[in-house]
Amino acid sequence: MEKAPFLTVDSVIFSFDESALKLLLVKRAIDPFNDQWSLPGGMVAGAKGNTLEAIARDKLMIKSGVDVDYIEQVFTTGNDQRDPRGWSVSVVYSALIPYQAAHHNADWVADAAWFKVDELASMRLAFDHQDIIQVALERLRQKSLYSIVAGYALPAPFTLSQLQHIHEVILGKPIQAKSFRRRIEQADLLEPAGEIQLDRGRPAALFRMKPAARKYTFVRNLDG
Amino acid sequence: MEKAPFLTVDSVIFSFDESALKLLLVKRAIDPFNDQWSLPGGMVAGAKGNTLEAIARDKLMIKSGVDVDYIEQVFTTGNDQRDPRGWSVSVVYSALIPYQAAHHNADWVADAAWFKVDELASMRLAFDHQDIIQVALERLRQKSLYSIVAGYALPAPFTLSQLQHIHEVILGKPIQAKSFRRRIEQADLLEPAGEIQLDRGRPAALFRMKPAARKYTFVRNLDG
DNA sequence: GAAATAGTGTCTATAAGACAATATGCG
DNA sequence: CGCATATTGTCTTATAGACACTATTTC
Repeated sequence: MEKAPFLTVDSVIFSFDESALKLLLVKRAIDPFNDQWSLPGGMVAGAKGNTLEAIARDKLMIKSGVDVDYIEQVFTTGNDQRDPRGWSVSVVYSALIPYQAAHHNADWVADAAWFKVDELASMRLAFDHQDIIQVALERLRQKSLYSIVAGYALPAPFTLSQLQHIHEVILGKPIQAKSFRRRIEQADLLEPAGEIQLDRGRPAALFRMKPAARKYTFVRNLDG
Repeated sequence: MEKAPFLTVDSVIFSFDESALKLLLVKRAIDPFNDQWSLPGGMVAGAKGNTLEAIARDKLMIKSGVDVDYIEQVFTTGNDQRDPRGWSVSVVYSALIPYQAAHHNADWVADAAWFKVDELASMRLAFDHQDIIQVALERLRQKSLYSIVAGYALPAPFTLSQLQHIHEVILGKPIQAKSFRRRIEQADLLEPAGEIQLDRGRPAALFRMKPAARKYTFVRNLDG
């Protein structure tokens, strides 16, 4: 490679709605891949922020109207194939946000939309964004086996059933309620936040994430 | 930030020698940080290779005379503080190599040297390389709780005692031999490679890593 | 009371920790 | 034999899975 490669920051933003894991995409308005769906992000050159993460957050705010609480670096992809213009590098972040906090803003921004992760697999996306998403998804699945960060995709406060449900959707398989609750209680990861009466059934206790939950990892995985 | 930031690839190369975890540094010959020890790596612009990892490998070969078997991306750091010249981004890789395979070449390259990880903590290194090393170290420690990739830092074939020993050094605490052997056998991660009689004691069975060991993770951690 | 959802009791299964015991070589 | 190192037997402990059971609400 001769001169400096393009450097971008792209984000895979997950949320949870209607029992489905969804992901925010924006429609490109310039070449290459004009008019195709892509991950929100963009060039680092000219961006606002003192760190890569700050730039990622700023781009999300500007281009998707989304203010993110949980964000995490996933990996960096870079080669001479992923952009038709030549060498290109993308630092990929993954974020989790409550759907309610975001879908209005997403509508508000032109050409941003949420897609179910399942539907998405068959779409043709810009650049190697399809591959990037698969990596981010796999990372999220792994994490859901030994942490409860998925809870950051729920509007707080939430019930344990809701928290379990998002884990089941991410993992694509049922979880034993007893195991799930037991380990969360032992690790003391949630803060009580009252109680709620849903349409039917017994009222459920409400919780919010304790700060410790952001980093906590169980020593033993759920069945993968 | 205005124009494109500097983009570099830097590698934290671990090895194991004299019961110590060591790490390869090179002495810089240009400003900034001229004459200070730094991680092997360098600018992506002008480098040889079709992917970031290929570039990392190539730089290791050229600048440190080291051909790496196990290499893994750790993270990417980027901000406007880490380089006095301005915005700068570094994609960090971590590699594990047998000391014997490397130290001759390292000697052979001017101003490359191995440092014990402990000694290193008090050294002043170029850029934010000290911080980068701490992140890579922490990642290696975590991995050593649920995988045996540390074995890639040993010359094959090796004994189980040697493999256990490097884990103990990395983790900074003893491991139960029984637990260690049990889980490795169950996961079928090693291939028998004969037997060896050391100076004293019972002869030990020799093994090499099976390809599966590269990616395998145990469902349960050793005590952290 | 029946249905629906939340939450618990408790037994089993799995894998790690502790540590004593055995195995195999050398001088 | 006695020392050194390797390897195993086996009991205990910790935590997840299974699944039945209880609890609380609405109709």
